[in-house]
Amino acid sequence: MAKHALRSSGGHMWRSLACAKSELRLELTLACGQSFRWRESGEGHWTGVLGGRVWTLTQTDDTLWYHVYKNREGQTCGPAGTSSPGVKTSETRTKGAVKEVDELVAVASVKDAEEEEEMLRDYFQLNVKLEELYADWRAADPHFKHIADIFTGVRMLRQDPTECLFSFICTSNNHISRIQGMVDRLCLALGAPLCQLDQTSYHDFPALAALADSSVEARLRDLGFGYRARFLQQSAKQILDTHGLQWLKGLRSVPYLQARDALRTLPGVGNKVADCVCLMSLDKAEAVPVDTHVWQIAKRDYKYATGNRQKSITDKLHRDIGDFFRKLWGPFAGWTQSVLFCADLKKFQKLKEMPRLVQPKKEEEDEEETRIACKKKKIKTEENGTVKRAKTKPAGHKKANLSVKNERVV
DNA sequence: GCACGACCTTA
DNA sequence: AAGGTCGTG
Repeated sequence: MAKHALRSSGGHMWRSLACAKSELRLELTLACGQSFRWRESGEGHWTGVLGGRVWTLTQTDDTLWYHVYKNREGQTCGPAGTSSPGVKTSETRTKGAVKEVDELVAVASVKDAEEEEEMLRDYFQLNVKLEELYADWRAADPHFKHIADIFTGVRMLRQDPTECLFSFICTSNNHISRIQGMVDRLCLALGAPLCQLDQTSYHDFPALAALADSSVEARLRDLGFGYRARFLQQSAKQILDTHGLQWLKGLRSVPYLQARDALRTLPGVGNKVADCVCLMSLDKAEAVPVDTHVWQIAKRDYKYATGNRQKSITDKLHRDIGDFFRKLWGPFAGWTQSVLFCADLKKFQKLKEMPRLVQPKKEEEDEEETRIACKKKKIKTEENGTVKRAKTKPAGHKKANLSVKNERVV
C-alpha cells in the first residue's frame, strides 16, 4: 500500500523551491484555521489536497520541499479526466506503443512539474514579500512587534473559493477540531476520491453540483453538520441557479465590499464568513474577519471600545473594528490579523514560553506604546459606539447591489 | 442600530 | 461555550 512521503527515508521524488522560513512557516500557516485540509503526516511533514492533487510539504531553513503523489504511469494520483492527456493505462498498451507512451509520460511529467511549482507559488502567494510587510507592521504597531519575533512566516493562503466558502459556512458557532472533522467528512462523502496513503483516504473537495443536490441536507445532518447542513446545500443551489459555476471565482476581480455583499446574499453567510472568504480566497487582503476572538484581541491588546458591553458583534461593530485595524495596519490588514489570531490560538501558546534572544518588554510599556501609535494615526480606541468616524458608510444591506460603488478608502 | 433566542453538536 | 447567522422585536 502507498505510504506518506518522508523526505528522510527516500523512495519518493521531492522537488524544491527557494523559500525562507521568515516568508513561510508551514506549521503555523497550515494549522491556524485558514484551511482545514492539512494534517501533519510525519514530523514537519504536511499532507493535504490542493488543486485536485495530493501533496506532502516540508521545509528546511531556506527551502520548501514538495512531493506530489502519482501512480506508476506518471499520472496524477486521481480520477480519470484530471490527469495529463494522452497517457494510456497499461492495459491499453501494445508493445510497439510503449516507447511512444513513455515519451508522452516524460513530456507530461515535465509539464506537470512546471505546473505544480506554479500551483504552489500561487497557493502560498510567494510573490507577496511577507518580511517587508512584517517590517511595515512592526513600525506601525508596537503590539504586533511584540508578537512578530515569535510568530514569523504566518502567511495568507490563496484558497479555492468554493472550498473556502463551504468550509467557512461550517465554522459558525463551532470550534476548529470539530470543523476539521466536518470538512473531512464532507470531502469523503461528496468529493471525488484521489488516493489512499497508509490508512488515510484523500478526496477532492466536492464540486458545486454535488453540494447542490437535494439529498445533501439530510445526508450531512446524518454526518453531524447540524443546522449548517441546510446552509451548505442551499448556498450551492443558489449559486448554480442564479449565478453559475464561475461566479465565485469572478468575485476575485470585484472590489472588496462588493464581493462581500454578494457573498452575504447566500444562506449561512454573514459578515464574518464573507470576510473570511474574501480574505482567504478572493484576493481581498484588506478584509478583516471580526469574530468574538478578534473582538477580544481588539479590547485586550488595543484598548478598543473598552466601555462596550455588547454581547454580540453587530454590523456596526464589524465595520468599526475592521476600519480601526485597516487604519492601523494598512491595505494588508487581513494578513496582519491572521498573525495575531494565530498567536492567540491555544495550541501555539507553548511557542511563547520558549527562550528568546530578545528580552520581552513589560506589558504596561507595550500598552502605552500602543496608545501612542493609535494617537499618532488619530485612531480612536476608547469610543463606546457613539462616536462616528468620517468615512464610515451605512450598513450594507442583505441584497447585493453591484451597481453601487461603496469601496472604502483605506 | 441593538438585544435576544433559536439553531445542531460536542467538549 | 465553541472563530455565527437569522428572524424578531
